[in-house]
Amino acid sequence: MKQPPTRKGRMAGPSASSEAFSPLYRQIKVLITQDMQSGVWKPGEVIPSEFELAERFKVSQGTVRKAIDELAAENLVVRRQGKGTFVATHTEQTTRYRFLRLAADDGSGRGLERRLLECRRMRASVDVAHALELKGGDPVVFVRRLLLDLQQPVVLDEIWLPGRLFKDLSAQRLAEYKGPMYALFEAAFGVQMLRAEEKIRAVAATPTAAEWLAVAPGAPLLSVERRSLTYGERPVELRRGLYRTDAHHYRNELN
Amino acid sequence: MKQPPTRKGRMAGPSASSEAFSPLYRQIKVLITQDMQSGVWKPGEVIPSEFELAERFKVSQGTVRKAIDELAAENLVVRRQGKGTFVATHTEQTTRYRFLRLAADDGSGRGLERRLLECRRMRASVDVAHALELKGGDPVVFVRRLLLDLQQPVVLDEIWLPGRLFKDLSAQRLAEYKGPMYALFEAAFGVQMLRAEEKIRAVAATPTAAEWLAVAPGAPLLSVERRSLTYGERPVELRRGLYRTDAHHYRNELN
DNA sequence: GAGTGGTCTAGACCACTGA
DNA sequence: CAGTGGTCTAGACCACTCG
Repeated sequence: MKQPPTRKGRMAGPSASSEAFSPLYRQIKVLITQDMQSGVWKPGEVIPSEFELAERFKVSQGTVRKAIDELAAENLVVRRQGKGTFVATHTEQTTRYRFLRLAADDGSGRGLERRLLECRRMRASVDVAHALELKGGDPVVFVRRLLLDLQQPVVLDEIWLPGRLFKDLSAQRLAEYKGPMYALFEAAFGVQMLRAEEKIRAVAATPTAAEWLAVAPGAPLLSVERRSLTYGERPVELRRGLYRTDAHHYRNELN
Repeated sequence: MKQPPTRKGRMAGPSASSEAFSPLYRQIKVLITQDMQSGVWKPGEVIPSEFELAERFKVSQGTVRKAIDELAAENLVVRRQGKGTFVATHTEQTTRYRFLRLAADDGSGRGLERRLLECRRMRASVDVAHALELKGGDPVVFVRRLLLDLQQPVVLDEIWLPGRLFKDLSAQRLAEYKGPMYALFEAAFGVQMLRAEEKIRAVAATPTAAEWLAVAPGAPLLSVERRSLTYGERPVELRRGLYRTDAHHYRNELN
């Protein structure tokens, strides 16, 4: 408000030195993110109004606004005119299948049925540990499940989660919970999936995969390997999905 | 500047009626887009400065800025501090393979080799016509080509383009041109690919596809069907790619 | 140093929501 | 009606590029 930021800005911490220039609104974005990460405002809750945050941080409303603009662009928050700004959540209808790019070829309805096949604790293999930035042998939770559309199996998912973050996760817990899996993770374990990277390949169905998905062994399947990240780019899920694409497809938008 | 927009704003045309509210910056965004579409500023060229546009449209710089912000977010323009704002192009190094999501598993180099297999004019089949919003039997240009990485075939592309837009496109033209295909389309035909939708499936290699890609018949391949759009959401390309994914993968980011 | 995009402010008013 | 996000302005100054 008084002295504009030079090189580092007036909000520079005690460790200030030769770091890159960071505008005020970006520093404020970090502060807001920290409060979300530490649970001051939980998924689905409102955050303070732009004017209140502006006063708190001693900047103008426009600066706070620009910070929130970026958070909204990254889907960390959702703005609702007249109501407020809310921490993003996987719970709501509109954002439920935010990460699922599968669509029926005929554009037909949603509402996939879930069938839990397996949930157990195990030790991370080398590649799973690597993907989750754990040490080999660290405890992980392993989940296997099936997604069906109109009784037809469509997706076979294998999921690995860091054991330390998902202590009480059990088959019963998963089976009982009605909403999407990520909503449970948010509510019960405080783990928010913010972003993910996927690697997609075509593979031949192994005998066991073929059985679960009701296709012939060797049939082509889409292999979707997802790494989900939370605050600070920390990986918190590895998921390998096998998709039947005879009546569905993976849709993507390029910009 | 004088009277703020109400319902439709002061830039409302003569046809103003019960349309939805459109803020000033969005109306200006449309005006800028129209000038790009009509070729007043061509791909790679600078557009006028924010202050100049502000004066031209009789609004403040901040309003023009917000319009350009959105255009930049949609990759229609690129901002360069100290230099100006440029119409996006597929010509430059950084944006050459903007739509190609293929990556080598070992993260190795770029530089795919292209091999043109076929280029001829034909009549659109029903499904091609539908995808390109043409009538069945309308003229289209058909292109088949191979992409190779380290002498290994990786992608077999089949491409259909509206015949009316690509009158002089020939095998020779394609073979001579060194840069990316989309750069040629921009420069020679004034067709800019702004956005695309892809549908991805796993399929079994047909005998002929298997031959081109040097895999066994029936081997799993990634099928990538792309519809590319230009201004006004007009489809101007249909592309069916078959990707070998034994040493490469399709990468995607979910937000 | 002139010109461009980028940041920041202070204040006004509009559009939308809900009590 | 008050409170929230959304738009718009006018003006100041900073960061970057290039001649």
